[in-house]
Amino acid sequence: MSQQTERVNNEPLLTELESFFSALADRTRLEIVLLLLRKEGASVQDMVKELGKSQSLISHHLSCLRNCGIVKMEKRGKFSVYTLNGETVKDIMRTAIDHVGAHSKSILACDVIREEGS
Amino acid sequence: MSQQTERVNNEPLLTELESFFSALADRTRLEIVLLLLRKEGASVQDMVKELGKSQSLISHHLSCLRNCGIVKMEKRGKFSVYTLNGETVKDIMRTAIDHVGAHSKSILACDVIREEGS
DNA sequence: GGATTATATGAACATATATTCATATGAGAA
DNA sequence: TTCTCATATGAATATATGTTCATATAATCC
Repeated sequence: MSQQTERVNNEPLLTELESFFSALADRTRLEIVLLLLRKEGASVQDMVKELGKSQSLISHHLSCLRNCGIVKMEKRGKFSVYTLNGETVKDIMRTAIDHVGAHSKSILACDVIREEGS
Repeated sequence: MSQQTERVNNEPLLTELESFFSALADRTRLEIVLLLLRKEGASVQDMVKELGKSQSLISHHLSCLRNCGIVKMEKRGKFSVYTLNGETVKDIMRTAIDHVGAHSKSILACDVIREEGS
């Protein structure tokens, strides 16, 4: 019970953070986010051309990023123009880029991505 | 070719960011990180008791967090004491908590975590 | 020494998820 | 209207990954 009181109720926060970081934990979605970090505003076709992936794939991932509050979308004629959703996302990306720069060796060996050599 | 030159070579950065965010994209690992955000330094047994999960599970996840440069470990007798690895991790966590707080509705509907209602 | 405690890790399995394919919607052009 | 172009999305599949179980290592205590 004392253990229980000391334990913080993080249920909704945990779900939100898991969702948020999951959205950033994919190579294709990261490519999209980095692209939007360079150029403010891009259509689906822009991303298809720049990233060399299928329109279906890009749209699926944009749907994920949009639902997770990482990008926002604005209809312009028949185009959908996507931008990063606010400064916090940019802050996190910049800080994360700094962090991995300072720890690249250990991170590249991380077994979430690939098993260490046999 | 002009397309090629405009395209930034992000290969290692992408792999590192994917690895980093993947490490944070799991509920159990987030529980560990949030715990270490509250109390500086915790042994595996501390986490087992506080989080109510098996020792094996905690150790597996700590291995991941350690490899990805999110936590660091210090042997103290037969205990392994874990702490967050630097201020950048704390910054990212705090900014992410702010962000999801400002977007909780859309994030809770994110289909990375669960399908939207039929 | 043996026993106990603390931690790490390999293997197996069940589930989650990224990608592809097919197709639907919707806007603008002819 | 009909024909493209731009985008979104459901279904299917292959792969990735979280969890459990069993066990190994290593330190401390008796």
